[in-house]
Amino acid sequence: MRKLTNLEYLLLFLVHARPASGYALRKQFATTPLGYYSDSPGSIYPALQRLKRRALLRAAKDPSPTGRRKTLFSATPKALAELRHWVHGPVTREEVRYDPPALMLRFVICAQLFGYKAARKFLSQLSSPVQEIIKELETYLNGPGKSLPLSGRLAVEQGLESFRAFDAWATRAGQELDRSSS
Amino acid sequence: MRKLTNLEYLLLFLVHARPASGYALRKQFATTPLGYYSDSPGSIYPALQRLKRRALLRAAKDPSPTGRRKTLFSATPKALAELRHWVHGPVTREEVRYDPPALMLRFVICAQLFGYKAARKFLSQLSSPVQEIIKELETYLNGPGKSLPLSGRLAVEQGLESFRAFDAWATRAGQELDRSSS
DNA sequence: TAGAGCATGTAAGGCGTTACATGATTTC
DNA sequence: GAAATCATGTAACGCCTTACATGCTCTA
Repeated sequence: MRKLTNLEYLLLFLVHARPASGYALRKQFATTPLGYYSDSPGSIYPALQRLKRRALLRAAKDPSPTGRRKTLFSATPKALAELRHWVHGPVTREEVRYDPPALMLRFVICAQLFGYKAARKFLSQLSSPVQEIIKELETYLNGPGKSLPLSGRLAVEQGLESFRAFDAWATRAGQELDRSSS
Repeated sequence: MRKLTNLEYLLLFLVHARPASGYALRKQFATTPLGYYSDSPGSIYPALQRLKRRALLRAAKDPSPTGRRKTLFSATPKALAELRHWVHGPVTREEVRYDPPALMLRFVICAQLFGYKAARKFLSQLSSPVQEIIKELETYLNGPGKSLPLSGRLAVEQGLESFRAFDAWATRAGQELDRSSS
């Protein structure tokens, strides 16, 4: 069974939180930073169909007051299981390096579905791979990267700084979670 | 004519700087942060073929001392024109939002091929779209985002802080370019 | 002579992007 | 009556990912 995409996990989460139609989900994407994860109907409608085929979502004709046809999607128990499994998986260096948006999704879903302690644990899991990446880039800059032209060095430093910022955010986020739960 | 991918631009640049075989390029990806842009032979070899079909690269059998077969790629004049056109294009909010790696590539290529002044100009072009995104996220947080749960707010703030860090980097990079050219 | 590294590919499958297509229903 | 918006899709295309396949050449 193939892994789900970020968009699919997000849809699962949104629909689990509140059953919705494809159109309503699209609007949510269009009016919030969630839009980062999707742009077009060409990605979201097929994604919903795939989730339905997997029995993670159920589709129901909406008996809405107005005569408009609408398909309401709701989450099956399998959906919650899938989300739980996803957010509880380990945080790898690869994911931190190549897919930070997935981390943000996992963090939010973790916090919303499983509460403060789970979210706190998730954040603490980030630290080690982030540090690894930072060390890896620093080592490169102090070694073979010595011969880089200025622009190349600056580009690598941009990466470095973005991970440092991420680390600082994770620390602060942990503190805010602690504060808010006391 | 379709736009090229980040990987294709990068290959164009590397080969322009120094003719190389696919294998040599792969090794470069494997041993430097350039690896971010490519992982597998399954992406780089086909990319080289596509560039050859477009007459941006030329392939030559290498008469190397050792008997090993090797295909040396070198850049055609069209390649340099393509790179010039790419790096001189405008920096859009969309690109900043969804494809920072493309910005880094453009910056390095710009600096290497067209020098200090071009790179300086490129950096100054970044400021406005970055500020727009920052304002957009701040506005969201101070408006509809008020009702977000803590984890959601923190996630949006992560995005915000990453763009602030990017902005700070751009400023510093500009200063370092100035210093180094005096 | 066995294995590691050199060197180049192909094949299947899948998702996202872009564009197109359709029709119903409010609203002006 | 026209236009905006509600609402849901399909089709082509292309790239990436993963896995597989092939053979040569140094080195131990």
